Amino acid sequence: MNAYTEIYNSLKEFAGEANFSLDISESVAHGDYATNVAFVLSKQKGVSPKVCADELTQTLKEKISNIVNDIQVAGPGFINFFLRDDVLRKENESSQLKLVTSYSGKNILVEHSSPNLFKPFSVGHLMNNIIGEFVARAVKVGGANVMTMSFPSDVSLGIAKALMMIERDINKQEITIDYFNNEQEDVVIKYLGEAYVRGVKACEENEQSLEDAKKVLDKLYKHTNTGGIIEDETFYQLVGRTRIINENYFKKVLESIDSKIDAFVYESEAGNAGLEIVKENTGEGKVFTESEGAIVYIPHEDRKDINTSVFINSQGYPTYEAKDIGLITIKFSGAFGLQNVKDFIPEESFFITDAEQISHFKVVLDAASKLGGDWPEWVAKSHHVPHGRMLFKGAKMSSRLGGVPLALDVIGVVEEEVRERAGEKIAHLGDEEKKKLERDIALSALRVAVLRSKPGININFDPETSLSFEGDSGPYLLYTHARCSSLLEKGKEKGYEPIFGDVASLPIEHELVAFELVLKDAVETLAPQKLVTYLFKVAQAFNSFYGNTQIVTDNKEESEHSLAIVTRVKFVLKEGLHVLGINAPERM
RNA sequence: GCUCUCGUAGUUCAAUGGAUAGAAUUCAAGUUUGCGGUACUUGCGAUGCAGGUUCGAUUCCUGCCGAGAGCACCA
Repeated sequence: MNAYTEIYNSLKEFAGEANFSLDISESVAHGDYATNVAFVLSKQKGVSPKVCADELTQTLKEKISNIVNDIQVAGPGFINFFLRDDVLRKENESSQLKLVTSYSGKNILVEHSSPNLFKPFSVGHLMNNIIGEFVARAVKVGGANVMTMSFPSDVSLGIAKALMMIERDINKQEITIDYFNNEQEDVVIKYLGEAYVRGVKACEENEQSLEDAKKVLDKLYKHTNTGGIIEDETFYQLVGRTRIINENYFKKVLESIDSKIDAFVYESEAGNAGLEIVKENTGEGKVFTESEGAIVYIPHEDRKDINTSVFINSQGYPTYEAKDIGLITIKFSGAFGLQNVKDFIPEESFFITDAEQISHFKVVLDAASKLGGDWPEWVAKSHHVPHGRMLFKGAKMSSRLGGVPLALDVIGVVEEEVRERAGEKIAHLGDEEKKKLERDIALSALRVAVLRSKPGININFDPETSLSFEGDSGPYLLYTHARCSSLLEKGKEKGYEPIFGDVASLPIEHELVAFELVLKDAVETLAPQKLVTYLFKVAQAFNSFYGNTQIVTDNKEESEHSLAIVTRVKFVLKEGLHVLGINAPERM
């Protein structure tokens, strides 16, 4: 049992059912932990918080003298706990993370980074990936059995427009279907992306193209709805082949930003499932209603925050709403058929999307909760995590990135920035190592820029200012981590071991002891900004310590104590950054 | 119009109803004959407005002002 739990339990004996808190103190003067229990109890007892706190402190001092050095009453009635140095050190010696959280032992599904096939990976996806990767890693470090899932869009008017252009090319004999089997992947990807743009443009320019695209969409729906009955052999092959190419490309992009998706569920699959469920539940006294040829859901009039929405359109196709109904069934019935993860039944399901979809999911979940059977339970287990947008400022970004910026282009701009600043220092590295390092640093800058704020708000992004590499930034944390590595290296050369000595504790040690608690809180509330703020505090406290203390000297005992601190700092940074999706290199 | 977010230093962001509202950046002044200066130290500077709830409000409630997003066959 750690010191926090021991203190908490002994407070609970006094507080009983009352709701109190035991927090990490904000400053050294306030000790390591602080509680407001006296405020809570003073009401029941009818005495002032201060008197109540004094009484409590007397009893507590005897009871937990084995872990606290001092207990002080401060301000209007706060009780501050100061840990004993030996307790502090014992906790800072740990180099293993064993968090017990509300996720521990549970199967948890995290859906994020859902691509639109044919459309390249944009900054919108990058934003989604940064939040999603955090959620996935957070619940994992919280002890969950995690699976990540992506929900690619494979049936939409946009995709039909692209397929229409490809069909035209085939008819004009400019390419053949074999092109997709034989040509190099990056060439094909380029072609597919251009087909999408050409298709959209063609439909803007003339009505006939739009009509054609709708016919292709019809064909696409028939194809997917019937499970691929071959009506048009070429079209069937085209759809299948382009899907695989786009999916592989998507996986490659994810890999290049240190992210991984375990399973795919296609929108077409979910559409089929949703269509059936919605139809079964349409009619008098049922959940869905026919209206103007479409099938809609009309929320209860108490729900002023959501509106009537179409689930099946008048052509009989499922809309995004019905597809999400279908997706919920697929998720909870463990029907990831082909992905060899059949027995994975999630106990919680998180899905990450842009904040503009908040009301959409409110409607879907409200409708789903009315479906009876397992549905209310599934809805209770479904958690929408909305995120804001990445907005761009600054000349460099806007000149390089017209229109909708691509994720890899944004990363490229940041990598350029890295080269400009670190050019000479990393000149001695091999090409491959240099590339990897530039990518790590660029990603750390981007991920921290996003994750230092609450999810859900827009991020203002300017690589020249807001994405400074100094101060509160990803590279600053990486740099501090690399500095730790280099110090440990130096200690090793001298033959020193990292061992805490018997000297008065330093501020950095009090900062470090909070790691597990902060991480647990950040994980349970899915609040990356709490972790980021803490990592900055640790890095600053450490750099300050480094600034006025020589770590490795001829004094063995002192050096070994300092090295023990360095070891813990490195561990905290490495593990903390990992949860944020950031790889911390040993050198930079 | 209805609904939902959000208004904190010049700027970008923090703060389970708690103590003197924290950082970074900008600006000003400093630190190294020492291990990585992408560092460290000091200073200037903020809760949109008006009420309410209570021991205590940036946080909760009401109104106003301001910004963004969503509102029927797109995803």
